[in-house]
Parts: sequence; structure tokens; C-alpha cells
Amino acid sequence: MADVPTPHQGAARYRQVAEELRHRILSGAIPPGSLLPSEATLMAEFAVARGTVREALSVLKSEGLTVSEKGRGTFARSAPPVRRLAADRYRAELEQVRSGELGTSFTVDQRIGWAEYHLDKTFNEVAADETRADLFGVALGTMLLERRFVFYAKGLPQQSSVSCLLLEMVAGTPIADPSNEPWPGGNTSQLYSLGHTITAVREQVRARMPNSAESETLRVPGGVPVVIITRQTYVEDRVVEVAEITIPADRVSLDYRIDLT
Amino acid sequence: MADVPTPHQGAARYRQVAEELRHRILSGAIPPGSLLPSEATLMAEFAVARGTVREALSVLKSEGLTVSEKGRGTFARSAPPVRRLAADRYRAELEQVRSGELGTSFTVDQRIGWAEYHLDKTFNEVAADETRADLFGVALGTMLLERRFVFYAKGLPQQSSVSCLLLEMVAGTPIADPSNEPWPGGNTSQLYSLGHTITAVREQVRARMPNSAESETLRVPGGVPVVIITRQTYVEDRVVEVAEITIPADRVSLDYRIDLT
DNA sequence: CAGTGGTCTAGACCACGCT
DNA sequence: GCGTGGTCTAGACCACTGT
Repeated sequence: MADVPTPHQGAARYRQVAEELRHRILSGAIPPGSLLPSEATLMAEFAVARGTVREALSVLKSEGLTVSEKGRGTFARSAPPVRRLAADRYRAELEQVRSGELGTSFTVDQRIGWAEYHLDKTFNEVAADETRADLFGVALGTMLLERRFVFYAKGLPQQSSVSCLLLEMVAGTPIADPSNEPWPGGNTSQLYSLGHTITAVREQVRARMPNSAESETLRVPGGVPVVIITRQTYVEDRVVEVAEITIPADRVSLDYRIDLT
Repeated sequence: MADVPTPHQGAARYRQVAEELRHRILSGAIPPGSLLPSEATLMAEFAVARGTVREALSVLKSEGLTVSEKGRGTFARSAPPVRRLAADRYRAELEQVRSGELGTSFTVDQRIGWAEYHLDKTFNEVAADETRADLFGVALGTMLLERRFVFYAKGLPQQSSVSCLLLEMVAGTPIADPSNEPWPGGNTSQLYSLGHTITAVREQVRARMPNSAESETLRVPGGVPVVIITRQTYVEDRVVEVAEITIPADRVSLDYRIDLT
């Protein structure tokens, strides 16, 4: 190009545009349900071609932050009724990590209308009991790093989880340091930083009524069950993480797609 | 454009290209792990601009069918997803159906331990309400064959389900005849008999307390929630069946495996 | 009708992987 | 060095939604 080529210093231009628009949505500058600037407007504002604008918008769309309607415009997505833990999110997370973009699935999910969130965390070193040894496929008593989280959005607890990692794998790394939580990119990113690219995830799903401790920490209303997800994270054939995730059933809908091809 | 604009007769060109490539991958013409034709090659083959080719490839990428590597090429995803139990069930059914070992053998359900079972069934023709029209991706009011089942094992109700098929697809076929239930091989087999091989299944999972009708028909003990699975059965990109399955949570554990390769 | 997003073309330069 | 995908530009026509 004659002018303003600068295509590849730092992040790609369309990523920068996406980042800026993402910030406007998350900060509330573009409220849920409202119209984004038109593509023509964005072309002028960022001084880029339409293709670049559309590439940026397609990023936001794939993150579920926007929806577009032909002839009308592109809108910031209004708050979803419930959180959707799409199984595909692991795939998306992985691609994000690889491409250097951040944001955990949780934060992405919560972005719309749940801008502020924090978490409680407790780290411990424990020996594997029978259940965990079985899930990991290791010997009884193998040392694990047990991390307990409670995720809050807008002050309301959304889910609690107990995540275990093999201690020998993470001891002495930043992952074992609670002060690094929340870690942008989540588990996927943490494991990636150790050189492990996750290859599969297995989730077993159950539901039951919460016990008193759960209904207290998660503030589960009466008559609402909890969904329990037992998750195993695989690198090749090795289980590198086992987590038990507890979510009030009125705050979640799980989404799985099974390809038979 | 001067020549071959024809941008909008039927599906968009990039969708057609995506469809063709998808077919090659799913049919095995492009085996898992192998290289797709380069973008330049595809441009020539389909006589489209590079942007169109890339749009098509981005569709496949978002479906998890391909991965691309800068400087190397675009590859068909190496390992197709494998599932267990609830999910593996569909795969097993499909293999059974394909191998033609139907009349002789037990159904997959029986294999899992539903040895002796019977079912209550009610068939109706109904118009699609908003929810169902949305799940099917068809117009409001489209006629559906609604089939209600209650499955019993050893006299105890295990699950109830409401399964809908497109009426125009099944009207006048043996599938529309309740007296043919239970149909060995289940839905997979039924659709196969119409020439449709299912390619994917999507399940959305929720949990809540049962209502009084549910706790009666399913004999759900007090304090036990039900798991609700909303299932969409796909043949290519078309939804051919929508089912809502209700299972007492104390009688089920769902198992999903997500491959990220 | 004007404005919007959806689709498409025909070029271009870049960073990367391989040979 | 050459081929690959990644990014970007500057146009174009279309279908749809609004006034």
C-alpha cells in the first residue's frame, strides 16, 4: 500500500479494532441490546477497509458478544437468560491461547451484563484418594495440588469448583501460586504455559439437590438443584487435571455436540 | 462485476464451497489429518476469489472440521470426536445400523442394561410452536409428528421423551405408525430407513425439580431432580429430529468426551 | 428511498515452513 | 526461493429494513 500499510506491527489491525469494540461493550459504553456503529462508520473511525472492520466484527460475533441483522445493524448481545457452558468452549479457548488472545471462557461468558467478577481461592497439597487416583489413572496417594474456587459475577456466586493438578507437574511454577488467579485464559492457558496442549476433555454430568454447605456458598434458592460436572482434562492419553464443578441449575445450560462422522 | 456475478441464486457461493469441502472430509475423500487443497487451488477449482475461498474455509474451521497452519496449509481435523455412554450410544447405533445387524440383535439400549423394557407411546400431528420451530430451523406452524414415550425397565419408569419429526418427512412411512414401536435400533435406524444417515447430535442439558406430572409418571422420589436433555439430531446441516428427554437424576450420569485435536 | 449488513472480486504485502 | 496461510485494501452488487 502507499499509505498506512503498517499491517503487522504488534497485533493485527482487525484484532485491535475488535479489542477496542470489545472494551466498549464490556465497559458499558455500548450497552447490551444497543446498536454498534455501522461498518461504514467504523471504517472512517479506524481508517481501515471494510474487510478489516468485518473481520473484527466476526471476532466479536464468534465470542457471542454481538449479533448482526441484515438491513438493521450490529447489536451488542443482550444478557442471556442463563450461562451456557458450550463444550466447544474448550476448543475456542485453545485457539485463543494459541493465537495469543486472552480471556477465559468464564469471563467471556460473563462479559455480557456481568462485567465485574472475582473469585475466592484456596490452594492445598493433598494426597489422591481412591476417587481421584482413579480419575487421574495414578497410584493412590499421589500428591496433588488441590485448588478450590468460587466464581462470582456481580457479587453473586455462579459456580464453585475443585480442580486438581498433578503436583509434580506444577510444583514451583506460577500455577501453584494462588496470587496469579484469575489466570487469563484459564486452565487451557495455564497448562499451555507448561508446554502441555490439551487434547481432550471428558465431562460426566449429574444433578442432585445441594447440601447445606453448597446452598450457602452458592446461595442456591430453595427448590433449585445443582449440576455437578466431573471433568478430566487430557493431554494425549494422560489425565492432567481433574475438576469437580458445581453450578446451581438455574444458572446454567450445558451444550454438547456429538459428531458422528 | 462484468462476468459471473450470480452472487445470490440459492445459497451463497462460499457456502456451496464449504458444503463441497465438508462433504469431501466427511466422506473420507479428504482423510483425517491430510492436507486440503491450497487456497490457490480452490480458487482455480471453484473459480472464485480468494476471499470467497477463505470465507468457506472459515466456516469449516468454526465447525471444528479443519485446522490451518501458517506456511503449511489447511488440514482435515485428525481425530474425529469419540464419545462414551450417552454420546457413544449414537455412534454405536449408527454402526449397528450401517452394518445391517438389526433384526437379529438386541437394541443398543438393551445392551446398556435395559434388558426387558416396554414403552408407552402416543403419536400426534402438531404444528411447530416457536421453540420447536427454532430448534428445527423451520417456519412457525410447520407440521410435526410428535411422539411421546415413557420407557420402562423392569417395570420401573426410566425416562420420558417427546420426540418430534418433520411430518412431511415421515408421513405415510412405517415410522408414523405407533405399532412399529419399539423400533430396533431407535431413531438412528428409523431415519436410516428413510435414507437419512445422521451426522451429528446436539444435546443441551438442564436440571430442575420435577413437576407433579413428571414425578408421577416417572415415580421420582422426593428431593430428586430431573435432568432435561434437549436433543437435536442432524443430517448434514438439517435438523431432522428434536427431542426433549426427561430423566430422574438419580438414574443417570451423562458422559461427554470432547476431542480437541 | 437511503442505510445497513451479506457477498464477492482482484489485486497486494507479510510471516512462516519447507526444500 | 517458493508456496502457504494471514492480513489488508478499494472497489462492487445484492437483499433487507427502515422512513
